Amino acid sequence: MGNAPGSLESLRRTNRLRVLQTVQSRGAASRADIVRLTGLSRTTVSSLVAELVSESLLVERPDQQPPPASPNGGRPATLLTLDPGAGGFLGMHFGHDGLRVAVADLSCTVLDEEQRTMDVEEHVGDAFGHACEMAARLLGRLDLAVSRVVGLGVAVSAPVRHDSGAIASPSPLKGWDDVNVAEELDRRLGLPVYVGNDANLGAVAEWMFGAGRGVDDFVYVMLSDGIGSGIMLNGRLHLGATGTAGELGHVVVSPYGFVCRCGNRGCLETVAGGRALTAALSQVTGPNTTLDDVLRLARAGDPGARRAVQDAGRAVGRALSGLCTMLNPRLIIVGGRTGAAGEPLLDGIRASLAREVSPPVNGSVGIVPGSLGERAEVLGAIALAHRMTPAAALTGRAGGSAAGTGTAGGRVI
Amino acid sequence: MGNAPGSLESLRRTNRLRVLQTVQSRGAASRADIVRLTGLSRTTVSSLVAELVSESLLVERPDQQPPPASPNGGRPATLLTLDPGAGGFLGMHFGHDGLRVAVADLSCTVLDEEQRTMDVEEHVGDAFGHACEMAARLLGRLDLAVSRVVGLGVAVSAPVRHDSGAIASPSPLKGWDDVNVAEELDRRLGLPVYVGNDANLGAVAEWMFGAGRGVDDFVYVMLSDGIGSGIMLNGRLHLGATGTAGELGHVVVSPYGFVCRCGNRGCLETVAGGRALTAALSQVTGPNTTLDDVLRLARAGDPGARRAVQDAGRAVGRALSGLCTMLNPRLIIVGGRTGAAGEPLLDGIRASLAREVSPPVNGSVGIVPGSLGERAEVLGAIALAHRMTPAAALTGRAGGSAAGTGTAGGRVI
DNA sequence: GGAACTTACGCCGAAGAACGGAGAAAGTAG
DNA sequence: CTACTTTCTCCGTTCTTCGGCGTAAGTTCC
Repeated sequence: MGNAPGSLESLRRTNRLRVLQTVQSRGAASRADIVRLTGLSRTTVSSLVAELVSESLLVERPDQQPPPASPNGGRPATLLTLDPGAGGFLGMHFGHDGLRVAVADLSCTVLDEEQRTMDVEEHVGDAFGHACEMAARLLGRLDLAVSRVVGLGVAVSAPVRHDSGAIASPSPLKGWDDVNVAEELDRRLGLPVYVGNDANLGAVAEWMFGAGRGVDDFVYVMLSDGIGSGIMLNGRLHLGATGTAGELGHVVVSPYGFVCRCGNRGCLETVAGGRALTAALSQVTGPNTTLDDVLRLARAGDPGARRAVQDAGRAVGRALSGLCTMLNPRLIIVGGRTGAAGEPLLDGIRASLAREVSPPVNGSVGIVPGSLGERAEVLGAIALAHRMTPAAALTGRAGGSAAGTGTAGGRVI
Repeated sequence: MGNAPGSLESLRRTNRLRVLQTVQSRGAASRADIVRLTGLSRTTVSSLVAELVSESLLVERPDQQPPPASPNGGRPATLLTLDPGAGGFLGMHFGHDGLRVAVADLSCTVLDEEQRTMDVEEHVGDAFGHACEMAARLLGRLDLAVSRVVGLGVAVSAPVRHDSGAIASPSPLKGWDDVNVAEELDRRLGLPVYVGNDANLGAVAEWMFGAGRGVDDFVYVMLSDGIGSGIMLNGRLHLGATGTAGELGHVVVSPYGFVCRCGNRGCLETVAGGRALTAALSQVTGPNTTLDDVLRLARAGDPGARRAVQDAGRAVGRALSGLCTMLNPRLIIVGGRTGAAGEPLLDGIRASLAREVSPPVNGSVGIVPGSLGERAEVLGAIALAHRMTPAAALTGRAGGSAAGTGTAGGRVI
């Protein structure tokens, strides 16, 4: 068979893929654009495009906007785009207090999304049911058959085991211990499913769509009730030996502090997690204060709330300082609900880093807020499906994504 | 030109390289072996091998050992090896108290090496001069012309700037601030020079030849007078945004401890560096104790020395704990002179990690001593030259590695 | 409105690369 | 000496990319 890398057929497959990726990354491109971007010859591109069009992976868009209308005349290019009917990606996010579903086309442009608040922890089965309903509704609105969806990405607010794809136990999502999300959703939808941790996928999302575009080494910090992070190195997500890298919430910052649910003492989460923030303010605001209350107060300028947020930032900075010294990242992106608190938080982080990281390294790392807000995780789930899919499903098209796909579809990023 | 990836010529170049790498990794291989290992067809391999032999990159070794002598007869294979005369790599290491030079053939087998103790810091120029002399002597013994050396790797016990390749300033090597090692050695030898930090190259060496073989995510910790580390992630060395990643010695472990030369306070180096170890024992052993004295005592079983070493290990473990939680590496390799202290040191590290890293993550990381000892850095330098070279020098052979090579040869790994 | 120009695109034959079949080479087993 | 096995090379076929040339479809200038 000609599957071996190094064969002629594999060369053509590679070039097909490069054409597809070029179109995908630009949204729309003419054959001439593709020539310029790939370095392939006009005639090769022409032939590859013809093939792809005949397989209805690409479509011509004669109507489309005039591409800047070439400087001094010439025949206008006919733009090509991915065939919207050729398929799409689904993304889901299961968080502590709700779920979110989104649909994107093959070029990862989000077409529609839905959000729903519910108690995800109590009723695992219901959560899956609702997510599937929402997905079906979205696909219906877009007139896209389920069988055309080439992949489903799922973000879960819990560590995902590298080997099995199951949720680690004990999990921060109560009731989700050892649940195999990939198998479950594959069974219900018959799609290849890819599961990832929410902080990791937030990092991927910021890298593809947000504040991390064009940056290949950064750390995405997700501050909400829990604290997690995603580490992007050399343009790849770093998962670690067992797939649980990035557990920023369990970096020790206070060796004789509170005992943490992980069994250690003084983890960052006990100092800067949601519970710590509300506890810090509880003498002022009462025992039933929620994290969102604290954040609302801080945004409104309440000095106590701002102080609490800033102190949390300081602790986060201490937890990050060793990592910055060791990894020397270009950027730290701060997201999550607490992350939206903005300047007081970022100032706290910057202050700690300035104290504990050597000046040249500290000077080379930027601290910025994430730009995707609460949507980061779903978008990351879609990006995950996108990154796991292309080679197999867009080029080979061997069998059917229709029947079964086996259970083995599930893999972490 | 046919340089573009995706062209036919590039395909052939790729396949040539695969053939070369196959021979290289096995030391010797027949054409039939190459067929089995690469998946290319017999006839393609035959043609590629003929080409490579005619360029005297490969040689036939009809004499060579009988390859297990095929199970039931058949024409015996003629083995191929890299042509020993085709070239080689040079490696150099400039440490605080001496330098080391080694020569390897194209398959990275070390053929010969020399070591010399001297004050590298005082006389920078002399250090270069001696290194070049040693290199010339080694090449002479092996009857290898300088013009056949395809690359020179250099390990320096100081941070190397990512952009310029110059030594960072202030540098732990006195007198080396802003020295551009690559330019200097290129000028003297007319070779492509690649410069790297010693801890980083130690990591590369352990990965290629030592305790890190087959492991793609590990941290190499180098404990000597100074403390550094090299971080191998996904089979690539992680350098960071400005090329100074891995500065383990400047991770803060004691916020109100001694001020460090980097300007911060309580860096690991102030607690576990050579000076800290000797100071800890100075009341017992006198003011002129050296690091090697302490290590000798510890090896001999002196309780005080062992205690000091173990405490240093504890501090190292604290500095590493956050990194382990965040990166979840598979392995930590401990090298350097203090690293040779063995169990008391490793026990200290393990104790701290057990305290500060969550059990599942802690359980998945191994702590082992390096297996290359004082040779790690030179070997890493050779590995660096090897990794930076192949595609250009072994396949293209366009111009001359003879004249000039310009100054642009110098690049970090 | 028409000529000149520019750019985009497709067809054709050429050059190059890998592959499969047939056959020669070089051993072992009986 | 014969049968057998494995290695390796030569030849013709197939596949892919590439450059040249011709055509299509606009803009600019007069």
